[in-house]
Amino acid sequence: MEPTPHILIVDDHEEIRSLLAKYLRKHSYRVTTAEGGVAMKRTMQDSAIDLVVLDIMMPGEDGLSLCRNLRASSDTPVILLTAMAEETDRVIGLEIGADDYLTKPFNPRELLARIKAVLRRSHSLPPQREKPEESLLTFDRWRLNSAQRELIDEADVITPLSTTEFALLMAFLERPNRVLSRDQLLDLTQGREAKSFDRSIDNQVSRLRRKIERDPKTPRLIKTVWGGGYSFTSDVERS
Amino acid sequence: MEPTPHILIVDDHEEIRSLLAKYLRKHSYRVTTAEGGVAMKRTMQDSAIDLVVLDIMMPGEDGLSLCRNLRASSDTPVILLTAMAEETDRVIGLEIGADDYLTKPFNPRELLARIKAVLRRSHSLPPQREKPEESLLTFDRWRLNSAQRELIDEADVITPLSTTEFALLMAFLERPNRVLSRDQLLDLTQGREAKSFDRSIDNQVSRLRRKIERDPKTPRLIKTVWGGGYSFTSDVERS
DNA sequence: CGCGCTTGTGACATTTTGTTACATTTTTTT
DNA sequence: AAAAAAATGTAACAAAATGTCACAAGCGCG
Repeated sequence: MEPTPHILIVDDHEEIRSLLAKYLRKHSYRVTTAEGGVAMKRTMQDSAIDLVVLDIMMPGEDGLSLCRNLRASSDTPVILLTAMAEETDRVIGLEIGADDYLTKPFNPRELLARIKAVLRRSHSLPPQREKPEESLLTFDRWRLNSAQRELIDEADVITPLSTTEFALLMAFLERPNRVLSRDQLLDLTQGREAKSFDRSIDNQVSRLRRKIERDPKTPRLIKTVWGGGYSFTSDVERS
Repeated sequence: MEPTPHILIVDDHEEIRSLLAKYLRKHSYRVTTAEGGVAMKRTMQDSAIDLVVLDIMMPGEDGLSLCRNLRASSDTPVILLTAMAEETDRVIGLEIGADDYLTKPFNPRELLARIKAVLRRSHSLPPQREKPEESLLTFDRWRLNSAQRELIDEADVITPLSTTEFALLMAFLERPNRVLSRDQLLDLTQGREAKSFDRSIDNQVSRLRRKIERDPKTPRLIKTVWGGGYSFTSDVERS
């Protein structure tokens, strides 16, 4: 097996650093963290870093310049983190040479997926940038626009979804017809682990069912698997 | 609560099989062994295997093909064992779809670590685009859609099945006209082993008969094999 | 600061499942 | 063939898991 990729996290928030580090280590990456640009440069000198996760909103630092410098001096892949969902920021980020881009707040799971994608890409061929995948998912009588985060029915009526409801629905739609445990769902929607007697997923499922099921009492889209979790039991089409 | 993972060891050397089996059992895995490809396939058919440890150097067998076939027909994780440290072998193994790779001689502790890692990895799931094989099974006057987990009669009326009832029915439908022991059924439906005086399968069969048999008192679909188990005695069509 | 929205937690009802007990059936023993 | 033993069928109960309501803590926003 290849040596485990070594990832450098640069963020001024201690919690974010340790949270991400813990999460990525759990998925068997090597992780080093840095609080700012100086520590980042030092670490890059001292270790063989395979990928940098860089927050561009740090007090007293210019994250974009950091990224540009980094790009000028090495070809280490970079994933940017930013607080804003501004399209302009995204474009600037990618133009500067970042390999991907993530808006806070994000699910650690999401970051993991991007890291995997970027590493895979950087291992193989030409550097091409990936747009955040936007897709339209249809199932039962619904359409879900994953970019807009809107759930729309046949009559074009929008049903509002909360953040977690959306994440949960996406988790299901991307993995239809298979049993997902509560742990997995928690991981996919929140990137966290279950406490003992954690009933939050049950509640979210209940809330989601109330919105998407024709008859929430006898669910046909989200089936309960006793002792196992839940399964989304309907065809999902992408377009 | 997760049932204990069930591991299948395929190796032509009796000593290696029993050594590994003993070691893994000591670490509270359930273990079954097979001497070659034929026994392997039979076991995969008869039990719910969570991971296969496969020696690719077996006389009269082509371990790599075995692995490939296995990969084509299921998504059970595979760890390959080989005598040679050839880089090419390793690459071939991983390309064929093995999840990890170990060179003989190795320390059982090493294997244990790989098993844990692979199981953990397969536990956290990537999004899946292609849908798992979704089959419609018909028998007697019933249709069972394995993806939707719904049992439907001629008049399109849905008969609700509990999770275990569904699992039990699937176990039967996938192995019709064969005697299945209580142990096998327990493994296939719950992934666990029987306690002493375990009557849960009898009860589930009783409950299932009540739902699918025309006359539960004289069952025609699920026959009792005295001293042996149960057998599903009806044609099953896939479509 | 309060207001509305979201989300996790505790509580309680309900459902599902395993276990026990006992009746019944099948096999073995005498 | 009768009796005993073993295995199975199933009702009744208990334990475990799930559904969901109500409530409170947290958060963004004016």
